Amino acid sequence: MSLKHAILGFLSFKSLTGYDLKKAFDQSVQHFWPANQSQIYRTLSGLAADKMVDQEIVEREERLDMKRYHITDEGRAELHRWLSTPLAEQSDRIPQLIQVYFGGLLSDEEIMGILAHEIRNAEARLAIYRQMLQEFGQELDGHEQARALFLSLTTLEFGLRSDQAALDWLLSLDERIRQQDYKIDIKD
Amino acid sequence: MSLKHAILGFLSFKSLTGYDLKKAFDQSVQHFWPANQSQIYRTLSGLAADKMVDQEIVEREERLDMKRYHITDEGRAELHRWLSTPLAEQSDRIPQLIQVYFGGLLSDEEIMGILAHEIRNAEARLAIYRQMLQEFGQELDGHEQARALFLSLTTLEFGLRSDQAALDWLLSLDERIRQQDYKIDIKD
DNA sequence: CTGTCCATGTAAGGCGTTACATGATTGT
DNA sequence: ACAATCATGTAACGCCTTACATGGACAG
Repeated sequence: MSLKHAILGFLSFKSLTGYDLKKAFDQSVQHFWPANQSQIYRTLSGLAADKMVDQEIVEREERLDMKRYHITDEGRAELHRWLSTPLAEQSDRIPQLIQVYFGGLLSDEEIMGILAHEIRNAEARLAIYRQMLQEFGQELDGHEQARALFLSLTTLEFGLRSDQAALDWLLSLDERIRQQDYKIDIKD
Repeated sequence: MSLKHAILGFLSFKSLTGYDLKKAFDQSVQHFWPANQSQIYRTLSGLAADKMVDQEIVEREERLDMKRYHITDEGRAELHRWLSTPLAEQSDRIPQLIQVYFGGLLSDEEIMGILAHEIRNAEARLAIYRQMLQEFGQELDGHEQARALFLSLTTLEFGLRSDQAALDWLLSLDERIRQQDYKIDIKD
């Protein structure tokens, strides 16, 4: 379970509230690890029960109490252990490929409608990755934590490359359907 | 929920038992939609309750009864509806990217250990896809259902392309860490 | 005689989503 | 006046995984 570890990761930089964590996720790893609010709060309770984090209750006159979470030594140790341990292979479920797999049941127009939708989505994601890299990539030069920042940013490169690969496939598939040219490309 | 629809997809070709379905998954869509046994049986019960499939009880002297499932007209209609409807975007969770994102907390050796593991996995998957395409790709020529077969096989191309993109990224990342060359490539 | 294949399920638990609930402060 | 932001949670439901349970047939 990586949500736990992603939370520990953020808390290793800085102590945060559940609300802050939600923002941190949305602004950074959301494209490969979306986290919703209720899940974050539940996981934080679990981490506190496991002594991976400490809860600091911040009282604020007038407003409701706030809980700030701090990573413990045990939490840091667990984070490091997890980060440095190779993960078991997990295949993601890609429902779009089920649609293509059984595409024999659809007309050309229907399949191409599906493909057009996926093409638009892939292009939109590519635009977002490009924009984010443009935005944050400049901070790299002469940054005192260049290595750490680089490693965070390179996850966007992964997004770029894999969505580009998906887009290439979609376009090539669309073209072959259009041409009724049912051949497989194996490029080594 | 696509498991339901993948099951309907297989049943649209041929009536099968739960056991047969498990084998069908393992031999075809397993790389982008793994399904385990208990899940298949439960989903089949649900589909039967929804009148998407009919249960035929096959009695066999000596051996236990067998249940063979047949898709209904309603099931076919639902399958067609789902196959032809664009899906909402869903971002997959990629725990490996969390490891890289927080890689600043690891040593070069530790990160490269993780990368080496992922490189081996990607290469193994590529080999499997190549072998499957070699094996089944030849059936395409002059096949009476060339279009349907092509659409099924092209999902392997997707696997090939996306794992190749992942592998390229892993190798490039490994090289940049080795060189301590923390720069981002944007290739448009 | 041991293991693998055929064949069907139940139980329990984890992870994730959506909806619901509350309430003050800040910006338009 | 109304919406968005700050801030924290609960409840219910769905999907998936793992482990458990049963039992005959067949191959080495």
